[in-house]
Amino acid sequence: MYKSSTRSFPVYDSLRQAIIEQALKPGVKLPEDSIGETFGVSRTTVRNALVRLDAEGLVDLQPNRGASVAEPTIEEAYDIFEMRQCLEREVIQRLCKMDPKPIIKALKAHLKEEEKYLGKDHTRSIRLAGEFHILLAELTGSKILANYVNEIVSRCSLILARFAQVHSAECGVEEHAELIAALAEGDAERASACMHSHLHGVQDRALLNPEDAEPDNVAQILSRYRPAKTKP
Amino acid sequence: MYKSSTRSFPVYDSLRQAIIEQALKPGVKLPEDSIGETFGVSRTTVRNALVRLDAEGLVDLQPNRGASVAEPTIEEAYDIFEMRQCLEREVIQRLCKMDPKPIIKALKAHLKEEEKYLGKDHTRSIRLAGEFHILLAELTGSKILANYVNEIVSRCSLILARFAQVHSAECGVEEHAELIAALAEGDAERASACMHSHLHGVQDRALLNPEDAEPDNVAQILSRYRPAKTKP
DNA sequence: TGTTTGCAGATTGTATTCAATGATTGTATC
DNA sequence: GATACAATCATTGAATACAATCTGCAAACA
Repeated sequence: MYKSSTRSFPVYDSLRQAIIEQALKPGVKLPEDSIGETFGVSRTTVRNALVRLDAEGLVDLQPNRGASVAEPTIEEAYDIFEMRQCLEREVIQRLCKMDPKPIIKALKAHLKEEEKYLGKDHTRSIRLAGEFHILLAELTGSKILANYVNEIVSRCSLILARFAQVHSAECGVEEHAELIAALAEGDAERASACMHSHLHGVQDRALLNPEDAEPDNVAQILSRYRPAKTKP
Repeated sequence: MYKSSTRSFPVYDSLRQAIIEQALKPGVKLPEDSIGETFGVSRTTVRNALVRLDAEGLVDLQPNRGASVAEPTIEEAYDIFEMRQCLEREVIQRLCKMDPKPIIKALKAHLKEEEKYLGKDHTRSIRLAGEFHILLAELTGSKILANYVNEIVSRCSLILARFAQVHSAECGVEEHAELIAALAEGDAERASACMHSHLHGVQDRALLNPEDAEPDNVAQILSRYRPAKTKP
């Protein structure tokens, strides 16, 4: 959908990567000027990339206030995770109706990569874990489903960045292995259950503490430290 | 997601509407210059709108070749309809778990509108039929689900524009009424089945004749009008 | 003391400009 | 008559320039 031959694509791609890898945290301002300088392009080009990221929900573009990394609320977070369950359920159901051989082969190859960097290159591990889900979606052969999954996995990364305190609240590699096993046996029931509990686990680790839901609301945070009122 | 206070929003909205209502047919070129003149804005502004439409899949933006109304292939059409089934199934399932009262009320009000313009204002009828599905999705309370349904309904309009020859291959109002009835009774099974066959019907009417799959190929069209060769 | 108003400075919105690319047409050659 | 090449034209890509808006701070005021 987005052709890479333009000058704005590298900007888009880098920003996207940085947001997903949580180098750019939610709420961080993204001024057109400084980004343009970094990449050696004009504001026009940067803006193009920002518009696309806004459309994908990774960036919040407010009129006359510029762009910043999106800050999903806790409600949006639940909404997105629920949608993700729906999409990935569909992925599993479709895969179970297909020839498992090439699917298993591709998945095992990916799993090997995941294991290779496990505990070594943390950033890469996170990325590979996300890409496992994208690969699953791509293997269905449905472009649009793969697109949606890609988008929603990115947004889940953003949610993790916002709400998860343990930085390793990511996908477990063993859970991926289990899922592959279920798919290999053609056990649709188990595969579905596997995926469901896997995603539920990720969500739980991410959204465990609702009291920390609005870390950016200064007033709310300070209210906990406020001394008792002098006059009622 | 897209703030309406900018100058590019009206351009985006008009183009979108025109594409959905099939005034702008698939494949039609969308030159930045002429569009800008029409709306009294510069190319910069038009481009902004086009980028968004490209991200939504309604417009095809090719580097150095400009924009044109997207021309979904027959494969993409099937892909999109399958995705739509998935999304709207989710909508129904969620609605069945909710309090039916306000839902039924809203749906009936919308149905009344549909009936009001049935057979009178054809363009409006088409739009209302699409908006029925969007309303269903919005009633789930899930922003992201509503977004996806909105997007996919638009793309289905595009598919109809491309492949359906009977211009009235749209949603049937009675089918909407049936669905409401099933929802009112809280009959999840029947509601799901209703929606499924409803969408399947739309798809069938749209994609009935695969031989007409590439109507925009000038050579192919003209070949039918070409006189017999003078010399074999 | 707290609130409001007005003025820089910074940042974005949009238009304009110049460069680059692609499509089309015309011409020459085989 | 067909093909290859060259020139022209139209259109887009990207940068710059100007206008509009917002932010923060400071001074004036209640």
